[in-house]
Amino acid sequence: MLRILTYIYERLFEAFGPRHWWPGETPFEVIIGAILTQNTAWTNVEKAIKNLKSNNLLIPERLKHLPEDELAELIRPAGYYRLKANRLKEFMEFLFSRYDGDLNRMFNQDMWELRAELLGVKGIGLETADSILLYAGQKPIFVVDAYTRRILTRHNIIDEKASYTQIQDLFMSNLPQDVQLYNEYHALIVQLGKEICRSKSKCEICTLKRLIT
DNA sequence: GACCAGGCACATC
DNA sequence: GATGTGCATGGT
Repeated sequence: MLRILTYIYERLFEAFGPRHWWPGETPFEVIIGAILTQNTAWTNVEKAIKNLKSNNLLIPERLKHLPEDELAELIRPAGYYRLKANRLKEFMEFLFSRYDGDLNRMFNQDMWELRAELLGVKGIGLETADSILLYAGQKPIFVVDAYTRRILTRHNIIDEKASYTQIQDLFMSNLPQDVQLYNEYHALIVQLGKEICRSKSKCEICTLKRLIT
């Protein structure tokens, strides 16, 4: 399994090069983006982030004091805007009540402890929690997403009904626990998914399949 | 106009 | 534990 995971990584890296993820200037911006991009195209999230940034709201203390309905209007382009405004507020509530609004303090927490805490916040599930840990906190945890599952199942590397945790464990127990590697690997998978695996029919002849067969 | 996008919570069986 | 549904905008 190590061999195939390594092989896929190398082929993807050759094909796409370093991705320089996550697209966000600060850890706080990365967290906001992680919540906004849930089941949503990144191009839509960019518009929402831009709105927040132009209002100087990508600062914990500022966002905390913004009314939820005003926040909802600003993030409208990202879709599910009322739901996501609430989720962002839920996170802010957690950040300030648990860590006094200090992201450095939050990320100073043990990775698995923090992961459990994040999963306790309404609106933060497995992928969002792991994205926050890896891309905002530089913690060595592997992020599994729809593309990861789709690509691995279509190429018969995992079973259809493999759980998030099983897939994550597949990567983490077979690869070194390395932040840069996990960062790059997930980003490369998303790139492959975006460019090639949009439809099932296309994926059957997609680049990855040609590369690994 | 249908279909999809870097999920998640909640209801129901 | 598995399966179904609501949430919503913008691009193809």
